[in-house]
Amino acid sequence: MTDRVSEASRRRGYDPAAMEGRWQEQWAESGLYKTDEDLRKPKHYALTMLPYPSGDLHVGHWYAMTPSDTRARFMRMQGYRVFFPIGFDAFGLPAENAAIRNGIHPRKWTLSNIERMRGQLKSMGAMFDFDAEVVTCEPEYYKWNQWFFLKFFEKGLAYRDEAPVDWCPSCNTTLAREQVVGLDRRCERCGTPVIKKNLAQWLFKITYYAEELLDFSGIDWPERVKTLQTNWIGRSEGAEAVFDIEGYGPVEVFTTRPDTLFGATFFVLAPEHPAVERTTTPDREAEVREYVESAGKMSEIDRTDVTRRKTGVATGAYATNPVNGERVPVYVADYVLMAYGTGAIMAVPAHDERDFEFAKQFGIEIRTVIAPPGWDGGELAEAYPGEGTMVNSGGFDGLSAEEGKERVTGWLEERGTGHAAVTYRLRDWLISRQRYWGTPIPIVHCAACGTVPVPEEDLPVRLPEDAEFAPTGESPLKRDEGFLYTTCPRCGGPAERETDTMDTFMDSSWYQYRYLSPHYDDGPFDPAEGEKWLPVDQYTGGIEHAVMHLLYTRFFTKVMRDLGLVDFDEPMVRLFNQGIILGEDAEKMSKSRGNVVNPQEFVDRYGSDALRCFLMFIGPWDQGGPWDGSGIGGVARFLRRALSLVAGGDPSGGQANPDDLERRTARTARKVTGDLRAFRFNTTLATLMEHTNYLLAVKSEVGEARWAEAMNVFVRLLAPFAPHHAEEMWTLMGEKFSVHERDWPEWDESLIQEEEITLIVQVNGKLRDRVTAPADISEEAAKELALASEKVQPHVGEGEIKKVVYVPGRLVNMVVA
RNA sequence: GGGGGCGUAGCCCAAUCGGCAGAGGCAGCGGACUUAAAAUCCGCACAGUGUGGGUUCGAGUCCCACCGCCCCUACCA
Repeated sequence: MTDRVSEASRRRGYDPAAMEGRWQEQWAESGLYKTDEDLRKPKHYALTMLPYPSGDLHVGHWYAMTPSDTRARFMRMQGYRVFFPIGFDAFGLPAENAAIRNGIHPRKWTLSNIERMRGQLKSMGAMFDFDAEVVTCEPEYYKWNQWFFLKFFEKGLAYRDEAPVDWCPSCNTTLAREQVVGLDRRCERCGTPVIKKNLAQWLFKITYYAEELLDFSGIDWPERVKTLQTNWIGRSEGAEAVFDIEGYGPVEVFTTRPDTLFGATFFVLAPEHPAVERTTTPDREAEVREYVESAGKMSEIDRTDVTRRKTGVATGAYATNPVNGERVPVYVADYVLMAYGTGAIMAVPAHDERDFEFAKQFGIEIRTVIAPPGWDGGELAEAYPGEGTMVNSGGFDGLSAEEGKERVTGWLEERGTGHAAVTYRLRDWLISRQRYWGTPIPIVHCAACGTVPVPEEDLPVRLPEDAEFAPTGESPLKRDEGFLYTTCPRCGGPAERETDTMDTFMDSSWYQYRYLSPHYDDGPFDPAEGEKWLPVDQYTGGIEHAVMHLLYTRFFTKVMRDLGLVDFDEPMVRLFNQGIILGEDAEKMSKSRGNVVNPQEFVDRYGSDALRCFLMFIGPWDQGGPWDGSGIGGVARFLRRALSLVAGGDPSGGQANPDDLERRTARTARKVTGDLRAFRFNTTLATLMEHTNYLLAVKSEVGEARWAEAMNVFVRLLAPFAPHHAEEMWTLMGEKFSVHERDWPEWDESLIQEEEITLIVQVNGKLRDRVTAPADISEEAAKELALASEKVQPHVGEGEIKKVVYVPGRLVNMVVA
């Protein structure tokens, strides 16, 4: 069906795909999209998120990139020098999986994908400057990942620690965080639930910047992202208190409620807590060991299932409460997480739901220490986590909970058994991957010297090209002797290289800087270029990166600032999150679901301008939504009609007033400009369509000079959306190449005003008549005019007019008793 | 359990400060062109805004309570 559409169009000489191909060639030849270096103009660094070279551009890429391109083009025409680069996030698991499955080397697979995608990107007709292209799997790029690693290491921001990682027991390998999918945390590749595994891992100390990362004052980002990051960082204020475990020593706990310390009737350690083993009494040993082991084996899903009954066992040990010297039993229970706070808690069942549940199950005393309003002194039916008055708390009785927090904390500090503390939910960023296709971590392990960083001048540590791939789950680097065995840079003795590679989020944390000078040798980027372009002015991308990439890149920029590389605090001044385009079935597009929409079909049939405009037209950009290709024909028709304004074609014969030409042109320019500033592409397109319909209707009735002027404005307004069609029209109009180098249209505000307006006449808020009046009508005259309306009379009748509401230029409302 | 978003015509979506519910498009219907169809062009119709209250001269818009759908998060002490 749709084929017939384009076939018929071609027969009539409209072949958008061919026309667009011609312009793309000419743009490339003329270097139209080489970055403007005219420093007299204000800068605008526009950036769209770094794509992964999965093989083919899908419609989601178009949805993310073409509005971004439209906006960049708009800025360019508004007189900015615009930098709009593109590149490829070329390391990562899919390439390695392809290698294991098909025996293709990840590098070969990746580079051929890039080759294909580069061609497809060009068919988009975007103004990307391909001279700035960055490919993160090239040594000239990842060398600087390693350089950053060394700088982080020097500053103590990179360290090695044993940490639990997500491990897929079926693929026998660790997974990147983004490859653990769904609430039930399954491996994306095979669907097996992941487990935790302890491995020595490299981490970046992002928590060092936790406090600063909570400060968004320098940036104009969506509230949503700021909230997500704030929650992710999860700052909690409270106190740390020291409990003494008999036969072991002091163990710190974190609490947000030091005011409830007197209500602590038991003490809980996480199963992984080092104190568990050493405090368990001999008679409890067997049971505790069994519990700890089963907790360790349990999948994350089961372990964190909130609906599950609380479990745990007594260790036989006792801990001493620092405020009252009371001995309370120590339990080990998996509802306490090693990863948060200190991995141990004081349990206050009366005022914490979880502790309450546990105490009920184990028959532990529930002691009220904060009296709820109107409390009768009896036992609480459920935990009371709210505010109230302190009771059963020794000398603190009678204080409000709020005051109690401070006083108890002070009391602890005086005695050296505690202090005020802030805890963050944010964990340090685990960057180790037991994978081949990533940046080698530039570290050497020497039996004599220990962990030794590779000297800067020896960078890059290259990935060996001849690695062998087998589905053993072991990185090929571990079996690559040429890579593995080396000499210690410190003592010259025999040593082994670190075989872990870096998380690919490392690559995307600073790529915006590399774009400035992708081949620069003396640093991650050329500072002279940085002066010209940094920081990024407008970033666009999906919200799914809110707490990963967008947090990491903020962290990186702060470290770069502290290294003296940049002099600002935030990488991207403004951020816009587009929505996600779903499959026709309203599900996320994925190969396995078979609902992936291939843009190429639509480009071939309707042209890239049509697809660009269609994606911008279907709704607000931040909303996303399911793909419904049935509407693209309408957008294609619009472009064809627009072109026919200059290329001849069917006379319209529609009815419209040719006298309005200048006013409507000015009004269209104003609306398009305003909506484009605000990223409202859908309404902008609607405005351009409306204007096209009008122009077609009056074309034959307008004189040549007026027509030429109106078209000149219209084509420039169209240019950011449909760059090829606009260029074609511009040329057909006899204007000089290229429309994309022209200025954005201005408009005369005074032209927009109508001389006559339609006044709405209401009686008791109900529409009763419309009257035409001069635009500058006075309030008195408007009211008189409304009263005089015959249609109004029956509704007013004998009733008394109590009040007349007048909204200038809009309506008169008569209130009748 | 917590946080966020969205409900307007058959469908996708518009609607400035609260002021005519409709800009645009899809699908539909009628007409023109055609031997016919497609394409193209012209025109037409279609909802009272998820539900129930409230504020107001006036509510799609503001407030309260529900219903439905979607996304994120998850024992964070």
